[in-house]
Amino acid sequence: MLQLAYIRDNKQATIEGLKRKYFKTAEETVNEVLEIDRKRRDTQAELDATLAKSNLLAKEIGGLMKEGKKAEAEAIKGQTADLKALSKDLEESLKTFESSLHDLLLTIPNLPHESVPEGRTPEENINIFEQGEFPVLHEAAKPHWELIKQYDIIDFDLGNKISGAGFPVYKGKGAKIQRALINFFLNEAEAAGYKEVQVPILVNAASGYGTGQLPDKEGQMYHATADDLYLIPTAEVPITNIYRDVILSENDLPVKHAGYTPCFRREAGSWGAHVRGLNRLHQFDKIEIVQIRKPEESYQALEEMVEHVKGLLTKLGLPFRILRLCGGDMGFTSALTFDFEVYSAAQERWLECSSVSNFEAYQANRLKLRYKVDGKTQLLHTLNGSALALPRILAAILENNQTPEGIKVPSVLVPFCGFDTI
RNA sequence: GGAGAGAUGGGUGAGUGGCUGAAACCAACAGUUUGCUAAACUGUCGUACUGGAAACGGUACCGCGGGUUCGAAUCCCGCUCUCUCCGCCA
Repeated sequence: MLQLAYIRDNKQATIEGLKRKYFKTAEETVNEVLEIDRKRRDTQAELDATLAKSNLLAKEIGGLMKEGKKAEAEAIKGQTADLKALSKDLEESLKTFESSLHDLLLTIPNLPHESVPEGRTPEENINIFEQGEFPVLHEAAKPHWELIKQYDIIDFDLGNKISGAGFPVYKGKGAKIQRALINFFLNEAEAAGYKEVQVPILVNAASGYGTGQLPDKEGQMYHATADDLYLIPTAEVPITNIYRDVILSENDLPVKHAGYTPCFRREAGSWGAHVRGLNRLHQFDKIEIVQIRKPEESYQALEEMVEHVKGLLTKLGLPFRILRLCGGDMGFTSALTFDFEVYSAAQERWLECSSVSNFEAYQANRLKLRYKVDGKTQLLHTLNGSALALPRILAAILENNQTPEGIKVPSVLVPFCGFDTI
């Protein structure tokens, strides 16, 4: 969440930033925040003064009791009742102000970086990079949802039977190529300096709030209500939350982690003809990279992560483009996001396969993730990116690499899966 | 699931009503000494809110929430979590 002090000192910039993110009630909400904050501080000042008086009297009484001056002590006791009543009242209203302030702050998205383009819809994202030729497919080329049946490598009907729509069963070479992709991505991440972690895929509500999925995306996560745990929509949640309530020292930085996890998304209300096959799933596999950086280094780190993802797609030989997301299309918690889209030749469509973001101090503020500089504690910046999400990469490989004789496996994967053709 | 124990600062751990935001030790950081390393010595060493240009103050926090009291880490109640043993189990 945004820092109160920042909003106080930069009211106009905050409002303008929120508008660029198409936050509807920018002006109204910021004013409300400042108003409640004012009341809160006044109340706190009054409460502190009251408590200070009480503390002083209590000390006096203590001293008198020791000296055996009971009568004098009793006399002072009489004065404390009013203070006590007053401080109780003040405390109550302070709590009210604090919680409404907190609730309000939770509803405010992060502010966009200055380089974020103006715009509201995905059409207004800016294409900043494109690489690779569109493959020329043979006459009988098919979209991946037909290829997977032809080669019997992914079975949606079986998944439907076991779980429901959007839970595919990978079989034989389909399963092995998944495993190959996971190993390839993890190895690449390790080579780039990311320490591998294996994390829980069910998380508590505090973790959901820490990275901002809650309360914003409550309905997007599967919720195991019996134990009040959420299935993660991305490894970002458990990996970043490793550092919740942590104060790092300067030599711990930078933190770079990579982790493979399944991801679960309810995708309520987002199904249609364009989300056939692997294009959208309730459960999918993803390798996530996460960085925790000093504020002054975070944009350099973002660049580094973009380069890493570029490298993966290049090695897989897939045509892709990079979009700089506009303010209206960016995520709730992000300050700057680059989306990677891979070209899936039979569908003749770009498919989002990675999203790399800098959250600046937004998540860190919720997480209370800080470090010490010159004796002062300061919020860190968090970043993450998919490197990569599997299903759409697999869709593109299947479609782009299909030939009448079979599907060519990218050569970098062959050592991992042990075959070069499906 | 049954029984028991516990939750204090980065760690270990003392503290059963006021002089305790909290002993001691360890770790960490800075300095002194020193051919190097090590050791020794000295100092610093929680977080948040709030007032202040700053210096420096105020308040809160010893798992969480209530209560008793002039005063609570310390007493009472509720909750959560952790650990140990037994049972079950990948």
